[in-house]
This record gives sequence, structure tokens and C-alpha cells, in this order.
Amino acid sequence: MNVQSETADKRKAILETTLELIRQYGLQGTPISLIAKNANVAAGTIYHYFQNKEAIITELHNVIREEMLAEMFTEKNEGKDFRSQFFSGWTNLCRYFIANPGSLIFIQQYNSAPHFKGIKKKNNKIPVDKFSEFFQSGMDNGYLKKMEYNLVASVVFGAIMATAKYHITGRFDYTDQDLCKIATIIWDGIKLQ
Amino acid sequence: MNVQSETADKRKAILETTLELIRQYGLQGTPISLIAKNANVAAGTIYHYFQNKEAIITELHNVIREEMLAEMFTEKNEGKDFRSQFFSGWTNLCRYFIANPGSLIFIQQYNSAPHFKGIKKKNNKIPVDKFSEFFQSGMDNGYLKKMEYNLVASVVFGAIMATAKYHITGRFDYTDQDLCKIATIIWDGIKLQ
DNA sequence: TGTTTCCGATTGAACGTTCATTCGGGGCGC
DNA sequence: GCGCCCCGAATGAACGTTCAATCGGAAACA
Repeated sequence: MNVQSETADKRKAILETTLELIRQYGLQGTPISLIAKNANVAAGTIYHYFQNKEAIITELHNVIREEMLAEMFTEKNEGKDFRSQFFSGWTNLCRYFIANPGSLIFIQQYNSAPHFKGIKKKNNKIPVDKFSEFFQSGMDNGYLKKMEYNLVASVVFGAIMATAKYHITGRFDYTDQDLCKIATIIWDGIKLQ
Repeated sequence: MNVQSETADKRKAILETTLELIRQYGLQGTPISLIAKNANVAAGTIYHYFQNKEAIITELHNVIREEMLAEMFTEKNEGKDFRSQFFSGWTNLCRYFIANPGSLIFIQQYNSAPHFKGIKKKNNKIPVDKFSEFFQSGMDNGYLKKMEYNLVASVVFGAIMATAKYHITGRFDYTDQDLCKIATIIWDGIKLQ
């Protein structure tokens, strides 16, 4: 353990601990003191690595966004046909949330309380481009019904969040096969009949 | 204004004010002091009508659940065919959330932070019966694909929440016609092809 | 009718706790 | 000895809740 890796570890530990605590106690329910305790770090140390609590939240949000994008658009999808790309994109993101419940809880809470005290969201924009481009190409090439992108988005993303949420909270228990079935429902809904 | 109606009004004012504040500032972001101020009531008065903050939240949750059920299963749907029942049930609930953004924000936050400090959810069960019965009847009568209820639920409810959410946050702007289009996507996904 | 008694409704200051953040200092590598 | 990393007690604001004090109308009595 050299100094540099320890330093890097400390920052990382703070982020990971925060995400885990948010999963358990929610965005507002995780005080700095608890983060410090669980990350084996002093409260003051946190303020050495981050400007304030909001900065931790914002960084987590950015990290999770990147991970979500990476899950949906992996390189090995490039060659596949449109339908396969849709299926693997949908199930990958859903599996990501199931495997990383903290990310789902975080995203949901972050999006559902626009005006948390001390947490102001400046950039509320979604990288809509990649998704809308993808679906647009599906329509142009005759795979999908012609319709506005945002109508499709409601169904596709809504189902991902709900499915992962139900699974995580233990309401239902979805197998890999179940995820494919759900993706099939959606595909049947959006494909050109 | 006799005494009785004033008393009833005060209780109602507290509930309504709380819901509106939660819409703006989130579940954890609305202190009792602010509720008191906006409801034109002293802080102590709130504790005359409710045991504590949790009691307000719990009552709001029950009220909203009732309203949701009422929207989905209205009496004038009784005679209609299955497809029409699905359409009006889906769009009604979606329109309800769009017309009552506070209810959507509340439900989302209530469900997404299971362990809010001071807010313990004892009864996490959904009145699944009515919904599952409805979809089961659709399968038995040959309107829907044969599949487990919970797979359908993910898509149907996920889309409702996401659609209303996108509309409320102003990300997209859904017309009544758009809601029907989205319902059509889902219907095409779950119907027996 | 006028007066007194009573009691629930209402108030807002006060309390104890918890929170995010600050600060002064200690230790270690260069 | 200078600069960076780290500590944890200290700070003050904000929170949910309590409580002694007040209000005002209804009932009881004269």
C-alpha cells in the first residue's frame, strides 16, 4: 500500500460508501457523519476531497450516468441487427440496475426530488441524442412504427425502472428469462406490425 | 362559517398544504414549520390533528392510493369490452397523475426511500388483486398473451409513472392523443397477436 | 338576559437532537 | 520547514416535538 493508492482509495471509499448508504437510507437520510464512519474517515477528510455534500451527489450522478450509457451502447452491439441491439440494450440496462441497486435508488431519488435542500440540479438534460438517434434509425429502416421518440421513451425507460425496482424491493423476482419476456412485450409494442 | 367546518378545514388545509410542499421540496424537504406557515396554522396545531409528521405522510399515502384505484376502476367501465377497459384505465391513471403532480411525486418518493427517518412503512403490500384479476381475465378470455402478471405490471405501471413524470417535469409535453398512442404501444405489446 | 364556568382549539417560544460545515492542529514526505 | 493529508471537536442553523399559556364559544346558573 503506497501513499498514492491509499489517497485514491480514500476518495473512492467515500463515493462507494455514500452510494451504499443512499441505497439503504435514501438521499436525505445519509448524513456526512455516517458516511465518514462507514468509510473509515474523519468528517473533515470528506471536505478535503469534496467541496460539500452536493459535490459528492453530483459526482455520483455523473458516474452512474456514464455507466448507464455504457451498458446500453456496448461496442459488441455494433454489428447486430436492430432487434438484437434493442434487446441487449434493454436487458443490459435492466440487469445493470438489478446488479447495482444503489444506482437505481440513487437515480430515482435524484430525479424525484428536484429541489433537495443543498442539491441544485443545474443540468437536467438527458443525453437524448444517442437514444433518439437509435430509435429514429429503427423507424427509418422500417423496424419500428413511425412515432415520436418521447412516446417510445416513456414505455422503454419506464419499464426498465419499474422492472428493476420491483426486483430490488423483492416485490417480484425476475429471472433472466423474465427480462427477455418483458423486452418482448415492449418490442411487440413498438415494432412495425 | 360555523366552528365545525372551520375545524375540518384546518385538518384538510394541513394535508393539502403538505402535499403541495412535498411536490415542491420533496418528502424530507418540507419541515413542519413550513407546513404550519403555508397552512396558516401554528406548529403546535398540527400536533393537535396528527400524532406526528409520519401520521400526515401515512394518511396522504392512503388517500392517494384510494384515488389511484378509483381512477383505474371507475363504474362506467363495467360494461365495456376488455380493450376499452384497459385503455381508459391506463389513460385515466396517467391523466390523474398529470393533473395531480403532487400525488406522483409523493408516491415516487414514498416508494423510493423505504427507510426515511421517522417514516416506517408497515404495510408495503399493493392491492395487487384487482389488477391481477383484471389481467388474468384478459388472458383467460383470449385478449392477452399468456404470461405472468408481474411481467405485464412492469410495463403497464412503469409506463404510466414515466409518462406522467416526463410530462410534469416538462421534459416532454404529452397531449391526450399522445397518451392514447402510448397506451396503444403497450396494448400491442400485451395483446394476443 | 347577564354572568360564570368550562373545555377543546390554538398558539409560539423553548427544548433536545441532528445536521453540514469549519477550524486549528498534528503527522509525514520531501 | 514547507506543503499536503488527515483528524475530530466545535459551531451554528434547522429540525420535530412539547408545553404552558391563551382564546372563544357553549353550557350552566342566576
